[in-house]
Amino acid sequence: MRDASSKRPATLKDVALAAGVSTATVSMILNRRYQFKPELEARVREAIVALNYRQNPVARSMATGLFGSIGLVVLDIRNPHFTNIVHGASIKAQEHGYNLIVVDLKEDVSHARQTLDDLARRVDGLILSLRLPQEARDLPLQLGKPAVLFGQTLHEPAPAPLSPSIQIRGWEAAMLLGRHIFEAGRKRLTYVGYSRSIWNADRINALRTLAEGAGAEVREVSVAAQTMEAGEAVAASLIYDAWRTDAIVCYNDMVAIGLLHGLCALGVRVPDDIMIAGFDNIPVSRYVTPSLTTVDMRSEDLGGGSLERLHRAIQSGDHSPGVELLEPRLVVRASTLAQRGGEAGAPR
Amino acid sequence: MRDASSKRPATLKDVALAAGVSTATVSMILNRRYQFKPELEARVREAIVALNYRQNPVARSMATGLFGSIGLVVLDIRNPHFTNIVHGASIKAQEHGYNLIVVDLKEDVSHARQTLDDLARRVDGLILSLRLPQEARDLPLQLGKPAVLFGQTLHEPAPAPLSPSIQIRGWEAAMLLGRHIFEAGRKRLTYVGYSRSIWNADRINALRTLAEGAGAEVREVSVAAQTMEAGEAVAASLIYDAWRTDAIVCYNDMVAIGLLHGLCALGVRVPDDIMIAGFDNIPVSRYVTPSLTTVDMRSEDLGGGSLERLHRAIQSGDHSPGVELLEPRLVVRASTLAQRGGEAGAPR
DNA sequence: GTGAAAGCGCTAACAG
DNA sequence: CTGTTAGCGCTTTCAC
Repeated sequence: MRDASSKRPATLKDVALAAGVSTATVSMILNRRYQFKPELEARVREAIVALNYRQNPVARSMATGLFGSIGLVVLDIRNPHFTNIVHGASIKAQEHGYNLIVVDLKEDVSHARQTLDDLARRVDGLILSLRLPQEARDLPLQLGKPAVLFGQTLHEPAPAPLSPSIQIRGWEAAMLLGRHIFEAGRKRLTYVGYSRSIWNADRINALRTLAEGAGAEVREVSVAAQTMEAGEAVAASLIYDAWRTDAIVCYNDMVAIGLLHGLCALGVRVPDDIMIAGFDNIPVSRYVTPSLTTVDMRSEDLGGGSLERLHRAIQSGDHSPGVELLEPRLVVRASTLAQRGGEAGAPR
Repeated sequence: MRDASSKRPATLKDVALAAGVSTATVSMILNRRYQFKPELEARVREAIVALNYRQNPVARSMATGLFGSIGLVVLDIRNPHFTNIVHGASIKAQEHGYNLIVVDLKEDVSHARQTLDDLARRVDGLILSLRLPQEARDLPLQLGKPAVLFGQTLHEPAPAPLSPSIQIRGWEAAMLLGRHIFEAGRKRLTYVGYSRSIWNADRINALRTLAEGAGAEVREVSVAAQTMEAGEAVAASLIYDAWRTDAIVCYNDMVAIGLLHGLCALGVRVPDDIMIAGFDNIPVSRYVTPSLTTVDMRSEDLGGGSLERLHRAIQSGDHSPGVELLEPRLVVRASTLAQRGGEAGAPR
């Protein structure tokens, strides 16, 4: 089957042999430790090329304890928010010469511990979502690996994470959205939340706080998944009831887009009858019709920032669990742009 | 800096020492080679727990040459098509106990070779896009690693890839779409292609072939990137000219969604004035307004199938470069339904 | 400057 | 069944 003699990748020893030097010399030349006799170095490099030698990264890691790669664990790669985080991190990883290893949990946190356990021993550091269970979040520390967490800040004083983190103020994000909607004169806001998220309470509290000042009301509805399907599925129930909502804020843009589609199919005019908004500012949110108002949760910066922070931790050993804050940005689009005092309420 | 005594992870030797046996015994117990004296095994397992020992995967790989993980290289993780491929592969990877390592090239193929070189030596096999340059595609073979390629079939007889592949008939996909559109009576079809893709020619040829039979015309336009932005940007130029197109097929759903948005903003009625369709059937294509007709390119099956095929290659050593074909599926939605609204065709 | 040799942590013959 | 031992490929003191 396989021609062993020609297929077996050349090793350091092969190179050393071919060049008539010791393996140590070759290794040092490769790692540029000293200045070598030009003649010698040339001979070695020649052998390297001739044998098509490349370093075996596993053996190297084994000897040095370093890997040149960092691990990024996301909850669901299909969520564009996470996809953008990956992208942001990937760019910075390339800049700093790391190999980014992405692992997708597929929203199933039950195997997180084992996954992390294994991953942690193949990388120089980890980037994790704050939404992971505590035990998973702390695992890298136990293994002595630096980690950086990313995600939303809880407004309520929460136990500070043990690792450095890049956070974005979830409360502020909800405030931006709520303020915008109540200023537009809407009085009956529905929040479509995702019950499994720890940030739900924060959001709803922010909206309620604002509603009080605006003489408006807020109700909460839950979807079982943060998907477009789930958003669409809940559409009918939001308008065929007596509550007569005139504005809806969704857990994220995916839910909002699904809901938007569902409402339009039911003949609801957005934003005139009902305003809709989401969170994350995923790329497609601009391209649905009407385009979706949202809060930019800085996905790419979250990923890029995490990588940068981790890089510093690895380089300088600075593992202080400081929090770096990113500001959410309101992105107003057509789905919440209606005439003030326009007739509110669902048709039919 | 680091407290070595408490931080250093326990090794096999530590466990063996604590249990009063040899490292070989512990290793074999861990890998379930034989049946051991229950008493002995219990003692060893106790020590493992007591010391919180876990295997070092790097050392293990070093000794065995196995990694328990497979590498998946995608061109652009932000493209939902690829995201779904990752997802499909990730599910199967979990099923078979592999660790999926995802690497995003960010559409920059120039560093592909180096990336692959490194990745190939850390995994048991690779899954690669057919769109990678030849030299990158063949690299795993040179390193003696099994690989599986995924992507579209070229209609023109092309050099068969050296590795097994899961392909989907691009020509057929275009035929499905073209037939549907010409049967609806459209005569002036614009194909918005992505020039950097090797599949462009195939698509346009398929459409032209059909057009002949239908007494219709086809023109080709190119966008520089396969993004929604690019699709939107080209909108005006497609209608403010004398060609009076009445149907547009885009390189993929992202371009189509951007274009759709752009056209709607310009007051074009879709599908009545112009029909629009894309390729891929990305999740959001169902949720734009009007929902988008597309061809399902079986992203998830592409990823899942590749993983399965690779698994077989690893297990049974069957590296025969066979081609496994997937059938594209036409998904008709509102954007090409001139007569009546609603959705025909089976999404997923 | 350069080479010899001792590991890194684990597995896999081979003995016993 | 269980222990001894020789590596896997590379890095890194430590002498020469």
